[in-house]
Amino acid sequence: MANVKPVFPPRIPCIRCPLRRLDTFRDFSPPELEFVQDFKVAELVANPGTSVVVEGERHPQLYTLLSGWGFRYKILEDGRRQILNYVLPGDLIGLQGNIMLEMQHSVEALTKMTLCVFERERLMTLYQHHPSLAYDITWLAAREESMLDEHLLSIGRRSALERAAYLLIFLYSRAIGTGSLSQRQNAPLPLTQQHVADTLGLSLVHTNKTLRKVAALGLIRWLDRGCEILDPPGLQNIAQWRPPAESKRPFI
Amino acid sequence: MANVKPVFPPRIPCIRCPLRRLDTFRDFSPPELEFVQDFKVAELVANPGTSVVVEGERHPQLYTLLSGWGFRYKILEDGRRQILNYVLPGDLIGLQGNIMLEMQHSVEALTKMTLCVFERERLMTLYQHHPSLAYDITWLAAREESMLDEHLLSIGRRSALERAAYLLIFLYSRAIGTGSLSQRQNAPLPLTQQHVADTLGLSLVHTNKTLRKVAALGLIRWLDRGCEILDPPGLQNIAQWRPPAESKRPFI
DNA sequence: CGTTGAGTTGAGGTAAGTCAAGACATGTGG
DNA sequence: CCACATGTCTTGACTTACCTCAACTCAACG
Repeated sequence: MANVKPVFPPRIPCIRCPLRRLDTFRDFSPPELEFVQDFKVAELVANPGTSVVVEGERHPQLYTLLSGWGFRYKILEDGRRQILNYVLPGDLIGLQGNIMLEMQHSVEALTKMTLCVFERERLMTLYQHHPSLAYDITWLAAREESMLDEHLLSIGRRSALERAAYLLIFLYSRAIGTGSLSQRQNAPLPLTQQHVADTLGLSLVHTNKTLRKVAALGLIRWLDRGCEILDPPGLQNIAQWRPPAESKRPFI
Repeated sequence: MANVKPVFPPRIPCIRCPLRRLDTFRDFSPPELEFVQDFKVAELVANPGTSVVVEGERHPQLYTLLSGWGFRYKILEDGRRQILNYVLPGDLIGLQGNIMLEMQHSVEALTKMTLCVFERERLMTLYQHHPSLAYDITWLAAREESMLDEHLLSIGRRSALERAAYLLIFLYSRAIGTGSLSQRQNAPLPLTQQHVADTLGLSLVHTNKTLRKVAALGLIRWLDRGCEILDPPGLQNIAQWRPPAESKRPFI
């Protein structure tokens, strides 16, 4: 983990947390904010391609992604890889490590990521003194479960074209919600076709052919290491999927 | 829901809850037990084939499965069905309904099920006064997530034979842990091949041919509406999967 | 100016889907 | 009791979606 650099003390105080400025996220009450500020022990920067969490290892820490993109994945003994979900700002990383002894999946940075670091030991204190934050953690876990349900439906029952459309519109709508694309107009999703293949459960070659079909329909444009979304409603129609109507969501 | 019958008042007091007798589950402290007893407002019996929870509907209640088997699933507009996971005793049902406005999946009874019914409104009270139970709910959500991760890996990257082996040994080990098979020696998993197909993301015909291969290897025997597990280690080897080493787990 | 990683394309193979028909058990109404 | 319908499992024949192998382009980088 040569490219994972912890930063002490945290540079961004929670009161000036960039996520708090987005409509997507709910506000903390003053005591909650105070607690979270104290709960946060450091910041971490991970460069693209580096692992923040490794399957089979113990993890004494919990993270919230502040900025950047990452993904969770598992691999079989012979190397086959399945990407389980993507991690975007506001997402909690490593909760499973508190429940199981060892992490059951890995997390890798797709772009440069900034993370808030929390100590696992103090999680119980959070549950004891801030029930609303405890409920938020459950909320986040249930939301992750809901996304995984949708992915399962997708891999299990959608065709390659539908799967690709679903993944792209799914990522696009999450990116919009977390301000992860807004820098410039039509900024691309930061993926390679290998990532798409490993998410959809397809081979790289067939993924390429499928993405070219989606592009031929005028719905996307594939760039060097990314995907520009041209027609969100078109993708929704092919995928038979609408983004969930989320009101303000919590984060820690 | 003609076959879903609520029972008031609950017939089984929590202190004599059959799940508490199993090694798999942790004990409640006396105050926890008292709270849960009060939290439980009714019991529900659902016959095979009936729905306890329906995608798209609002759900003011939360359930814990006391006995029997069920499954969670989603369907696409054109009817394609994906089974997401199975529900076994001790599992919480309907948590997502508390987070999202509407349920994002349905739950159907595979065998006759008995459920404990809790009121959603009082969930906040639980979080406020019983942090340990709140943590348990998070624990259950994270465990569900972990199972879904494994299913995704399976559907995305395992071959049909490996997938079938994985599903069967997965269900078998869960069933053993919850005492859902122990009545008689080698009791079968209560599934049809259609359920297996909809879980694995395969067609019914191909599922049948795959299951016959697994049976030809001497690992299972397929009965009328169920699957008898003959060689758990053999299934584990094909699936490249070991059941997680769980110590005592919580339930509500 | 080779090397590397990402994307592209074609040819041929195989796993899985679809269609169709039949066996068998169970249940039901006449 | 029979006649008939229904659900589950089974099998064969054919089609197709996806996979593997292999080669090539192109840009970025030292």
